Amino acid sequence: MPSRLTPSSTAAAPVLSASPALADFSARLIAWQRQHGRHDLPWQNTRDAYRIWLSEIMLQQTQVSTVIPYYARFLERFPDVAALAAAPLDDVMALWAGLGYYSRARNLHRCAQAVVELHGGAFPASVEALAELPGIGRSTAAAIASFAFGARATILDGNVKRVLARVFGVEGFPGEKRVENAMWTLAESLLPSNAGNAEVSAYTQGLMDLGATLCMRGKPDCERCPFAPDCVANVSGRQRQLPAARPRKAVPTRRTWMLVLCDGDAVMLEKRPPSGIWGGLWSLPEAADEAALAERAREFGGDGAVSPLAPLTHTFTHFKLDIEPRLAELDRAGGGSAVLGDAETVWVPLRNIDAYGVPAPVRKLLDGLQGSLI
DNA sequence: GAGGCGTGGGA
DNA sequence: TTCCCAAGCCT
Repeated sequence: MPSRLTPSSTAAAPVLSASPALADFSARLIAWQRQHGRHDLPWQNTRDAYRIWLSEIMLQQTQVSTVIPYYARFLERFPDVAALAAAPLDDVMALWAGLGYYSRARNLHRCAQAVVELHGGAFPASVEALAELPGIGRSTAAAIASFAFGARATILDGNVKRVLARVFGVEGFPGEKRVENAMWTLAESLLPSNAGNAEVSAYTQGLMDLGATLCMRGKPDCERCPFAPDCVANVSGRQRQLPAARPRKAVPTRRTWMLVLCDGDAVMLEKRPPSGIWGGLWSLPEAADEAALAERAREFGGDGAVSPLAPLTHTFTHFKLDIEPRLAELDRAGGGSAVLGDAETVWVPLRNIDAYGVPAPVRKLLDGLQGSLI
C-alpha cells in the first residue's frame, strides 16, 4: 500500500500532487458499498458470466438508465450465449439499434460465437483469456472476472478515474496515456488482499457506485463520502478541477442528402458498410449533394420527382451531421423496383422499421413520416 | 498512440 | 444553445 506513488517517467511532471495514507482504502470502500451501494440493478445478484458480460458491454460509455430496457430485451430474446451465437447478426443489430457504438454489437456477436466455438459455451475465468475475446478490453475483462469468478483484478472506467483523480490528487487528463498508466498502477495497488468472492464483487461494485452516486462530475456529494477526510480534491476544494478536463477541439460539420424512396407505405433501406459510422445498420441511401441524390433516385427506380422534407441535424461525439432528406416515389409504370449497384437494399413497410437496425436520427425521421405522410 | 466510434441527458 | 461526456475498445 504505497502512501506515495510517483510516475515511472522521471522526465514527466509528477502525476500525484499528494497522496493520503489510505492503507484501508479497499476495506472502507467495501464497507461503504455494502451499506450504501447499489444492490438491485438488473445484472447484479448473479454469477452468470453471460449476463454480467452482456451488461458490461452495454454499459461501455453508456449510462445505466439507458441500458436497462435494452438489457431486458436482449435477455428475453437471447437467454444464453448459445442463443446469441446462433442468431443472425442482423437480428442483433436490430435489438441494439439506438444504443450507439455499433461495433459493440458486432463484437458482441463475434464474442458469443468465440465462446461457443473456442470455450465450449462457457466464458473463461481469467482476465487474460477474457481480454482476448472481441469487445473485451482490460477493464471489462476485470469487471467480468471479478463479478463472475471472484478474480482479484481492477477495473479502470470513467468512474474509477474520477474517484482516483480526486481522492489521490492525480493530475492531468486521464485520456492521456501517461496519466492512464499511472492510474492503472494506482488502481492495482489498491485492490484488497486476501479477499473472497463476495469482497471482490463488493469492491468492484463499490468503485462504480462511488463514482456514479457520490463522486459525480458536476456536484460530488462529499459529505456522504467515506474518503472525504483524506480526499485531496475535497480537502483542497478542487472537486471541479479534478479530474482534468479533456482538451478542447472544434467539431467539424458534415452535410449529407438522404433519399426517402417510397412505394406505397414501404420505404427503401440500404445496408451500410460493416465499419465506420453506423456500421452494419440499415439506413437511407445517401449522396453528397442534391443532384447526386436525384441520380440515385432514378437508378433505384424513382419516378423523377424529388421533394424536400424538413432538414435535421444530429450531433456525434466527433462531428455534427446536417441531414437533408428528399422524398421520392417509386415509378411503378416504369417497371419500378430495379435496384442498381452492388448495395444491399430492402423494402420495409414503415410500421415494420423496428425489425431492422436503423440509426436513431433516421428512425426519428421515418417515425415522423409515418405520422404525417400516410 | 491518437483518433474513430452513438446517443441521450444534465448543466 | 452549447458543451460535456457516461461501466471503453479497436486500429
